[in-house]
Amino acid sequence: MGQDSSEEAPSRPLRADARRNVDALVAAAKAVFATSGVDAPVREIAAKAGVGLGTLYRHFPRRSDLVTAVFRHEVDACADEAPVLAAECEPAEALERWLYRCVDFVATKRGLAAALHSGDPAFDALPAYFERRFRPALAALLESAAAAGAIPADLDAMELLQAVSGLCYATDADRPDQARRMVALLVDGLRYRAAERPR
Amino acid sequence: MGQDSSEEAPSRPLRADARRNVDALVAAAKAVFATSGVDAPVREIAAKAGVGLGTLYRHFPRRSDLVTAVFRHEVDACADEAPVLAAECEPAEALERWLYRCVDFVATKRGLAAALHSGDPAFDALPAYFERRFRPALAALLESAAAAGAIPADLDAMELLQAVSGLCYATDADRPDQARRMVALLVDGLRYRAAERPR
DNA sequence: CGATTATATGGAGCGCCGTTCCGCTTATCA
DNA sequence: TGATAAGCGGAACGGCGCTCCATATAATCG
Repeated sequence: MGQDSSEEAPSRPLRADARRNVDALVAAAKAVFATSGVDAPVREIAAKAGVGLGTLYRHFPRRSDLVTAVFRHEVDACADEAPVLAAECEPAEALERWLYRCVDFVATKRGLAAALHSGDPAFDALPAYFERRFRPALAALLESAAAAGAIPADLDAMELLQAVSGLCYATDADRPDQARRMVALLVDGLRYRAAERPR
Repeated sequence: MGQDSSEEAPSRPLRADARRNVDALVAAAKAVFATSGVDAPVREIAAKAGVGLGTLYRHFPRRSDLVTAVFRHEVDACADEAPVLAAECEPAEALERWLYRCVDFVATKRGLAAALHSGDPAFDALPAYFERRFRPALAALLESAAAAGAIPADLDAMELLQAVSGLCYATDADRPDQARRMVALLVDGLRYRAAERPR
């Protein structure tokens, strides 16, 4: 699917060195965010990328733009796995496994969920992108599982998605299985309802 | 249960002016947090209380101590409702209703959950206090419900608590019923398991 | 009621943060 | 190759949490 950078207008091509620096910055940011969290100092990222602060701010006028850039890559990677799982598993199984995949996604990117809900208007575009990629992915999985009678059909995809995100966010970083257990509990809740109120 | 203030050691009584300043600081912090959120500058609180920074830091060595002080009584109020509900409802019903009560609590104090899980070691004292008050409250409810066979017995209270907190946190502020629906789903997950694997 | 002393105070100052600004460098192209 | 626009680095700025200590004052005692 479209991995265009989606923020560079086609106005003019970047100069070669600029292009190189942008890539280095995104790579450095991804690494630093993974190590030190999204609150890591901007200077650290610039240093790791081997560029000056001016360069960083030329390409990412705000700190949050860097976060957004990294976030989009990860979102794409995760969303694209949904159809893969759907093709190789039973519907309910695919649903559960993709949710686990989301757990890993959020867990390793701790603080991203925090940014999403920080109320900071700088991140306003982020939930929209998240929703645009994830909602269809999950909706397809839910539909299949509902058609198979494994879960009820009245569940809103975004609602479940936000729940999973919250579950991961609230979970201890040093107990990675905890979030999975809670998600499993959520899915069992769906199964309970499917059994109680079969179509 | 012990509602000692837990930071005034009984070593010596505070001097009169100090006592007055502590009260002024807590009142100012409560007002400022409500207006500008928990991330409001410390200086703003000190100014509103009419004291110097040194005074503020003497009584609340870390910013989070102020946050803790302000929210402490809210936590107590919520925790103290657990035994009340336990006395007037069926075990599973009491559990579910108290979790809803937690939802309301977290929903109104949005920034607090963020602070709790910010990963910032400065807020380490906060989760400790929440755990001290909430874990026993919830553990009692879980035990009763498990004894009645309504839910399985192998659930960790803190784990469930964190899950609920995360659910509330991830939820849209303008859709207050969403978190309740997700908590209900979680509880149904417990019912499912009790039915599948009765003791 | 002073005098004494432990206690409390206030705010300048420190180091770190995100962000801005601008003189210098360099890729690009006729 | 020289002109020019695009890009670059890092000093500097204001704001933050927090520390430090000279000063002020409530409590205590003769």
